[in-house]
Amino acid sequence: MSEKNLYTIKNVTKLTGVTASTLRYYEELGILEDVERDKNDNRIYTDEHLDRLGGIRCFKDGAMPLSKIREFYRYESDLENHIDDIIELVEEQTEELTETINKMVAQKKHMEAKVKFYSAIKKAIENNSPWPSWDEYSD
Amino acid sequence: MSEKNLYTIKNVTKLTGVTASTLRYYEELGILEDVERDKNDNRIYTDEHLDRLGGIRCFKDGAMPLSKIREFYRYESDLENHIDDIIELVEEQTEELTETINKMVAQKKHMEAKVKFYSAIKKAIENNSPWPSWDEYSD
DNA sequence: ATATCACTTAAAGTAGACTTTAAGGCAATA
DNA sequence: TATTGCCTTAAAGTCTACTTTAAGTGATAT
Repeated sequence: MSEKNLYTIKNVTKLTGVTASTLRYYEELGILEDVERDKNDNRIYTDEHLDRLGGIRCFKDGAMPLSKIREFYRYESDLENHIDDIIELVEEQTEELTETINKMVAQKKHMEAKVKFYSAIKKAIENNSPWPSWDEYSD
Repeated sequence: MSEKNLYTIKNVTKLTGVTASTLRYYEELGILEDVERDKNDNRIYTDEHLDRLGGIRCFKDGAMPLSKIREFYRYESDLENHIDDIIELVEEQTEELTETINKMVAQKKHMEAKVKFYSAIKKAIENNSPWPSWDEYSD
C-alpha cells in the first residue's frame, strides 16, 4: 500500500516503451483496466498499471495472444471462481510454449550447422578447392 | 538424380499439409519456384518441391518471416555470388532465434511456477486455509 | 448430355496487433 | 492572443500470412 505514484500516458511510454496508442488499445481490449482520468480527461496510470504492463510483456514473450492474456487477467481478478480456469489456461499455454521452444531449439541447431557448412563453402571458394557436402554438417 | 516423382497440387497438400492456396501463394512470393504445368495448365510438383516445403516449414518453426525465407533461397541458388549474404542472413536469424528462445524459456519457467502457485491456492480454497503468497513460488 | 471434380486466376476478405490520421480540447509560453 | 505541446476519440490504414470468393476451363462419371 506504499506506492501511489501517478503517471501520464507519456511517462508510461517512457518507462515501458509501450506507445500511447498501444496503451489505449490495450485498455480498449480490456487487458489494461481501471485507468482513471484527471479533470481534463487525460489518463492517469499507477504502479499497478506498470506492473500489469510488465506481466503483459512476459506473456507476449511467451507467445501468448492478447485474447488469452485478457482471459488470464479476467480469471486472476476473481480467483475463487476461476481457479480451475486459470490453472487450465496457464498449463495449456505452457505446453504450447514447450512445443514451440522445442521446435525452435531444433531449428537453431540446424541453422548453426548451416553457418558452419556455408563457412566451409566460403573457404572452398576462396581456396578454389572442392566444396563440402551438407551430409558432413547436417546434424 | 533417381527421383522423378510428380505430384498434383492435391497430392502435395496431402503429403505436406500445406493447402493449395498456400502453395500458390508461396509460388507467387517466389519461395516455391519453377513449378511446371501439364497440358491443362495444372501445376506439377516434384520431390524438390517437397524438400523445399520441408525447408520452409523448418524456417517457419524458427520464426523466420517469409521474406527472409525467400531471400535465403535466392542466395542459395547462387552461392558463389552470395556466400557472404547467406552466412550473414543465417547468423542473424540464429541470433534472433536465440534471443527469442531465451525469453520463452524464462517465461516457461515463470508459467510453471504460476501453475504451482495456483494449485496451492486451489488447495487452500478447498481446505479453507490461508492462501500462499506468490513470493514463495516466484523463481 | 450434364453434373461433378480438380484445377485455374485475380481479387477481396480475415485475424492479430498495432499505427496512423483526422478533428478537436485544454493549458502553458512568447 | 497565437502558437506549441500533450492529450482526447473514432475510424481508417498497415503488415504478415494466409483464406475465401467469384468466375471460368477441362476431364471424368452417370
